[in-house]
Amino acid sequence: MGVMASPPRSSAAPPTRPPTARDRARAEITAEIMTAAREQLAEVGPGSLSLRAIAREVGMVSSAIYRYVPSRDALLTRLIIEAYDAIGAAAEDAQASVAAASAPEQFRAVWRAIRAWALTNPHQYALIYGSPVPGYRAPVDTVAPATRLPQVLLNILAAAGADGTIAAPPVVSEAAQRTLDPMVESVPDLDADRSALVAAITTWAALFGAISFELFGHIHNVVASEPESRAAFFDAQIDLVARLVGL
Amino acid sequence: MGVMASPPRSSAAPPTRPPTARDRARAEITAEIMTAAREQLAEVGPGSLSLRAIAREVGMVSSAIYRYVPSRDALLTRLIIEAYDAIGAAAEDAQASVAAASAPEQFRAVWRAIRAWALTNPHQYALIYGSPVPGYRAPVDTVAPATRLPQVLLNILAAAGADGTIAAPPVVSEAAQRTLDPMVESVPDLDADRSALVAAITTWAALFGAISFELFGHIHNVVASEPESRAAFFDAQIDLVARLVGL
DNA sequence: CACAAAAGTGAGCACCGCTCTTGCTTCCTC
DNA sequence: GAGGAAGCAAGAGCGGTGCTCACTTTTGTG
Repeated sequence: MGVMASPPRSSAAPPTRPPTARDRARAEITAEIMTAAREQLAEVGPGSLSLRAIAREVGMVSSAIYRYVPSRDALLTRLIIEAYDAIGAAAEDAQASVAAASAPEQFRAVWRAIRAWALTNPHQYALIYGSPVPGYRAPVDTVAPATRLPQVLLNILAAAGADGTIAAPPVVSEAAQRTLDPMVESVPDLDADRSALVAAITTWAALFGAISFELFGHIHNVVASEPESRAAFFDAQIDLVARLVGL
Repeated sequence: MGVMASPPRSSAAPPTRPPTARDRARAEITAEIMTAAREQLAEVGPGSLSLRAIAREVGMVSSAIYRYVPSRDALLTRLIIEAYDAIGAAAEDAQASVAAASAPEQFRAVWRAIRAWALTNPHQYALIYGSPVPGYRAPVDTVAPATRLPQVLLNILAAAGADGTIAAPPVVSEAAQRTLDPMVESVPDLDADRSALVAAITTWAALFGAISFELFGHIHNVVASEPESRAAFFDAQIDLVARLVGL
């Protein structure tokens, strides 16, 4: 506890110490817990996720789970990070698979992939884009994974802006442009003009609104419920919203 | 239990029987319960809403609450209906207060009012536009109140379409237009063309996406967090999205 | 006034998150 | 290699939840 009491090697930096058998067991059990947690999340949703049920599933007594997970909220945080990473990866993959296509086509492909991911992982989607769980406050660890998806969209728009694909860049008020100060400061190489950024964020929120409406039942009895209808409707929404950024 | 066993007056239809003292007491206590529920919802959010806590607040033993509310889910349904009505009324009031203004100005006023309501009632907002609560399925009673808000928007757009205010009506694919069959059938006097309807629904989802993003923290560190900045940013989003419907 | 319906009570069930004590095993360090 | 520290599993337990049930009390009415 005293100042300079601890030798350097015992401090926070782990000098590639070989993993012991216990370490491997711990990693394995932790993975088992996370798998069970993912399964339960997929079945019952975030609100009903139960540490006790997870413990039962991995054959543990309920209190033992706390050796691996500090709390239910911490588990949820892990799942949130996983979900952000998964949806971000889905967007990145979609973009990579059409990297040669035009910007509007990339935009469409990426948003279709995002919607597809949301439809196949509704509870994970709700976890990150639904209402925050009761007393939950997003820790810092989630911001980096949460950035992956919007980054893909920004990349597409930036490329389109650079090669002149964007026809009519939108115009927004000076006041609205100034509101992006925190973003422009935190993202180093952000040379897009701010009107385009406001429009980009608007499309981002708009299409997540569309996905949320579909997933949360707000277009029930409004849009035909067959999968093809829903897909066609979302395609139309993509095209409409794409105009906001001039695509 | 036998067929024709019960005399007509005892059947389901209440023939304007004057309310007894007990009826009034029941209505009063029910109102007390709903008030306590609203307060608790505003404080802790839908997920943590507790019947026992509500019972404590109104000075009841926990089991007595079930004489007035059949279950927690039923209470939530009531609160959902109230929330739909409240946000719908906010939209209607805003529209009524600017009924003489132009369609774009009405559009702005209504959406500003919706956002304002959401900011002052975040938990009620999350209740209806966030992720649905765990095992919850929206009963039929909620659809009518849920219609009030979109109806306001449709009215504005229909009026703008009728008097020629809408400059460039958007075009969407035939396939997307056909997806609106259920809506056109269920809403009797809906003479808007379907492209405009698709665009209208898109703006609807888009701006709720914007509000949800703000409320659920997705533009944290992106848009400056001062209330005036957020308002200016939302105004810009309104204007951008309004173009989708040609306003 | 008597009686039935409604309202209120308290115990109890099964579940939850989480804590703490108690043994046991594994690992690290002399 | 021995000893001690650290990690791990187990079980009991606390206070909370939704909800049910048998029971008593209140209350309106024929």
